[in-house]
Amino acid sequence: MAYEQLKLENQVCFRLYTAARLTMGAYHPYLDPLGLTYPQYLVMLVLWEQDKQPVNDIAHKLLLETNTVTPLLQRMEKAGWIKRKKGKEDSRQRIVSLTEKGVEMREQAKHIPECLSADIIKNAGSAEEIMQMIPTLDKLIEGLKQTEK
Amino acid sequence: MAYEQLKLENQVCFRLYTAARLTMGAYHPYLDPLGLTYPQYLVMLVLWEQDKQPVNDIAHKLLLETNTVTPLLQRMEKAGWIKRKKGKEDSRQRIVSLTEKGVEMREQAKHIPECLSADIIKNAGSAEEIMQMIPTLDKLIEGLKQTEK
DNA sequence: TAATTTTGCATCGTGAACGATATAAATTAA
DNA sequence: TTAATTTATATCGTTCACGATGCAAAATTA
Repeated sequence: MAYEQLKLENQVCFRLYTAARLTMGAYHPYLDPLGLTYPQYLVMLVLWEQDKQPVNDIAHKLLLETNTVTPLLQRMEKAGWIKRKKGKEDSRQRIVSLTEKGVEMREQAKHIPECLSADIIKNAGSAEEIMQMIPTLDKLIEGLKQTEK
Repeated sequence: MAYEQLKLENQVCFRLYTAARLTMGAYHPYLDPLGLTYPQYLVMLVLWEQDKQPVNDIAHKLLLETNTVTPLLQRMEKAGWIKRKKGKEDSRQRIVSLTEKGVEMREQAKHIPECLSADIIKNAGSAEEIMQMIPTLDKLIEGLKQTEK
């Protein structure tokens, strides 16, 4: 194999890495007014879908380690959007729940998915092309997720 | 619009974010023995393709800010893979060049692209599907890159 | 030429990510 | 029941990623 393959442009991973960074950047105009970061927004999505979950469930849904999620939740608690209470059945668990403020934020964040979709489609050309990536990304994620374990 | 759209699963961005993280993780078995992180490996690729470049050129090729790249380069210099010297024509510039050690590493890293490609294809099912994402990712990156400016 | 603006890079602060390690509670095995 | 193991979460250290700011050199303008 020649050194050709080493060329940056040939790499899929660099594109994923870059696309992910830039896409997260595209959330800024919508998340900054709410004071949320993108990972924090993901946590809010998880909690808006189902309130009162242990740290582990949140981490699992986001495919993140608890040592990433714990400090994230600590900052979010400090911001007043969530609370963390010891589990009753299993006292090792910390049950994360939305505060009043966290529940209300849902209304303000309601429009974000359409905004983002519009921005991405505008930038990438067509919605179909973007949609076509989803099953491939899912397979990739599923495969790599297993590999980690 | 219903709250449905807020659901995590509907989001492309989450998949990009996750796929990028996991793909970077897939580099670990190959980069750890060399002592490189993935962003550092990207810098090496840039320098292996063309030695002696100012910080700005490297940052530009990686679509990163200089305030990300500068500390990255400082750590790489400390590790002994690169040197940073003041530019002769423009003394504001810092010309980054490979050390002997950095040049030699190229040989050890030679096989990484094929290994990664194999891993990704194994995980995602088919190479074609992965390849099909590239032009879409490129359009997305190009579009979002403009938006930032 | 002197003053202003721009450019290239560095520094600082904050928030992820994550490997390694710690700790207490729960579970299982002896 | 006691001991060993597993589980849920937290803490620590390192490395990105990036907004904000600083600074000196270069380019531009007056």
